[in-house]
Amino acid sequence: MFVRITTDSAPRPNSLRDLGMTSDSNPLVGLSEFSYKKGVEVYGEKEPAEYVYQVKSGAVRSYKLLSDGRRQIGAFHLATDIFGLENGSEHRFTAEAIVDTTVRLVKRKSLELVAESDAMVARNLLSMTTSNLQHAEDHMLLLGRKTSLERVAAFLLEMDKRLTAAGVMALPMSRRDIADYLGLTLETVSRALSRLHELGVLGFIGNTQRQIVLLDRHQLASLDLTS
Amino acid sequence: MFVRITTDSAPRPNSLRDLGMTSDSNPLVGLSEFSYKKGVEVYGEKEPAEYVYQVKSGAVRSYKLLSDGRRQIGAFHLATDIFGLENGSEHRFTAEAIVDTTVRLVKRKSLELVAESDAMVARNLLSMTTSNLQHAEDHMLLLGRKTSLERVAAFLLEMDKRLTAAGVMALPMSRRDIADYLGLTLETVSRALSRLHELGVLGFIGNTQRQIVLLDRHQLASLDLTS
DNA sequence: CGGGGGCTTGAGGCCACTCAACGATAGTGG
DNA sequence: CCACTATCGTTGAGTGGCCTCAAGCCCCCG
Repeated sequence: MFVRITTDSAPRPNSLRDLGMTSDSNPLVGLSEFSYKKGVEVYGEKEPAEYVYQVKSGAVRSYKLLSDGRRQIGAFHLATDIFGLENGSEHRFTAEAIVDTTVRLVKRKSLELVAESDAMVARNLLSMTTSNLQHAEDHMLLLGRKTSLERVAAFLLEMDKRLTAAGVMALPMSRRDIADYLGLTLETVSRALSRLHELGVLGFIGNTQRQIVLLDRHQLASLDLTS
Repeated sequence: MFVRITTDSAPRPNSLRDLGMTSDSNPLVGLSEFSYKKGVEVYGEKEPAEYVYQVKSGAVRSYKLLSDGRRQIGAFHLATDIFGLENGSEHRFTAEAIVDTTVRLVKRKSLELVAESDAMVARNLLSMTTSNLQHAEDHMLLLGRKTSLERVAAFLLEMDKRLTAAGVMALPMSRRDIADYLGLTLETVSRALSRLHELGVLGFIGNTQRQIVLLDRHQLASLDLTS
């Protein structure tokens, strides 16, 4: 159904010297940085999970593929988000830069080592995993039971919380990405956005279609039935 | 769309005396037990998470509801499964006994207390949370991108792993439960099962339709596209 | 300036949903 | 033990929401 073209020429962060670890409450502050160009893979599903990442700037998508190319994006990672945190030794998603992206990273091993002795860090790991779980649980409800309009409304509200600046939401991801996140096709996403535009719920800015102004958050929220 | 009738007359396990905690690797061994009749609620969404549960016998469904009654079941909990483990203070699902069910339980607080000092218990908490996360991630792919036949095939394979005895799978849950787990309607589930029966992939036993024999696991697996 | 990718919009089709009827089963009370 | 009833499951007919296929526009970028 969907065919992915992946430009995989990403230099691996192998050459990085070992990192010092802070035992701060924020376990990823002040570490090595690395940049990925738009479309480049950060890591692949089933690859050994060597690093944990935090988005410094840009955006990343995490997805799974079926053998025939159907894709499900599990999450978008935006500035300050931590991703690639696995408990087992393998990544369960493929992660790709959506736009040019810079990340901070730590070796997973050293993080585990610190968590061993520092209960604070251990609690943070658990709480991050729980946040991911909660997001996945909410997303199951969306994917299993919501209509296309409800899904798009929910998506806009989620993004609004995370990246609205000066009333304008600048979406880094394409319609196809949104569709694969919401379990729809890009045409259906486009139609839903047009419909919301007609309804006066949102407006577009500039000549690109990725800058969105939410005009009526209340109406938008009422379109997305909450649990 | 779906209207839930919930018989909520469950006696709450408030009267239970405080429990001793073992610091075993299995944190729920040897504790108090409690029984719930078929259809009875164990806890509700957004209720304070006072206890953690382990299924001793029977089966439990965890679900979320939309305001109009649409239901998404996030997981089925069978014998030996632990559920109700929240990191935050509130339950994120409603849990109901599918059939008459007996559970073991511990106070969440005492579990946290032990985890504080015992790194082993802490690691187990993280690893259980990670298992839940992994299941949710796989389920997102199913809900977002798989066809009805693929979903039912995946469901049968999952249940097969968990509760097949002597070649026969005795499903505790109804077609409606399966449907709400797979993001389908009960009719679609029934049709898919009939289709698999025609294909010779499975057989029914006895006069109830909940006893299923998988005749061709290989063919079943090929119907469920894996990632 | 030409080519390609991203987005929108329309037309038509299909898969899952809705509505409905029916049989079978299990639970209930006489 | 046997109606009686409610629940569960299957199956059919028809609908509809989302998908598929396609055309066209716009913008970006080489």
